Amino acid sequence: MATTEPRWLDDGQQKTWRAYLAASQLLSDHIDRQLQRDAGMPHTYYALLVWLSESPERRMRMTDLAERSKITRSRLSHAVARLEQNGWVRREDCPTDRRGQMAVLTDEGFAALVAAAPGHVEAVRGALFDRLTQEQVRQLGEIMRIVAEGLAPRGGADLPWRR
Amino acid sequence: MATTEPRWLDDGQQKTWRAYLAASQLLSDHIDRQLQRDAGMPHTYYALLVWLSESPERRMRMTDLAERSKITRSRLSHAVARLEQNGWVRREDCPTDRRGQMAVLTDEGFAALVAAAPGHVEAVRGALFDRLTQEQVRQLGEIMRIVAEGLAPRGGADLPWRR
DNA sequence: TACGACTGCTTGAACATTCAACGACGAATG
DNA sequence: CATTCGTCGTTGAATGTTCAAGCAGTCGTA
Repeated sequence: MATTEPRWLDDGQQKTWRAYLAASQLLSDHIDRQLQRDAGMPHTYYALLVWLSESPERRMRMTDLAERSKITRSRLSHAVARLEQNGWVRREDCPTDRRGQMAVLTDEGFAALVAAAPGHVEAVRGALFDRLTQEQVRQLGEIMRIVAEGLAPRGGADLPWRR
Repeated sequence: MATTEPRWLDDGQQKTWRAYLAASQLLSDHIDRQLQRDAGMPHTYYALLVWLSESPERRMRMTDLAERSKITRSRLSHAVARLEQNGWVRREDCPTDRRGQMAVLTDEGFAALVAAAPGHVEAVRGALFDRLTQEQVRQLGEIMRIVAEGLAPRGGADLPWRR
């Protein structure tokens, strides 16, 4: 009987987990507040503009954009609706798939991005990179890549094998 | 004229930042979904129960709880209202400060926590600790402590000096 | 004690996110 | 071609979060 006792976190893991929770909470609040104040949008929305700006013709299929941003299609749909109201993004029908929509970064959107970028970078730097050694930046990158890969829907993350 | 060109992120920093964004987004979604499904509450709320459960007499002043959890008092107020409806937390007047309120973990709340804990730990482990070496766990802890300290309202984080 | 400034906590409205359900189209199968 | 199933993207309702404002109690100071 007895479902086996769960493997609790050891002391080091516990401390790391709590430090992570505190730091990530504080960091995302910090970044969000800065962007909201100086650019009138939360970081999630800013990130969408960045992805679009780097994409050929500054446009991307909704699903691709959602996947890159690691957000749900639903969330993206709402987000783009808002960005559209601000005139920063425009929707266009996809020429090759009649179900599809393209999110297109407008000139106004690009301008908003350009205006917001310096303050944003400064915030990220001040909170993160200015405080870490180069070696720590490397370590953090490595760790986060492992975590992200493990959770990516693609990678066949967990398991024996599904099905 | 010309405000000086912002110090952009170098390539390594850029990659680390994007990996961090992806990983933290995926991780918090993963954890939230697991808890929402199995315990009927988001992680933020779960964390509140944890703090209370570890506190003497399972109670804490609202402001202290907010500070520990790194959330705003407003957010805590709403959260406790919801936890109170679930019967997991109860409010009591603070005996020493008539403005104050204590959040008290009820027996039901404690039971909910006990029930949720194993699944939660398993989720955290599976997504994070099972994938990292001991050394990486140490590194991550160190890095996150630095970030958290830098952003703590206490530390007098930024600046010349206020006032 | 009276005053002003500050702290503790709450409130409601605006905004963002999740979740389940849906309509429309595409692709595979017979 | 007809069926069936999967994908694309959206919607609305429920839920959570932010922000600015507010009331009530406390503290410092004269």
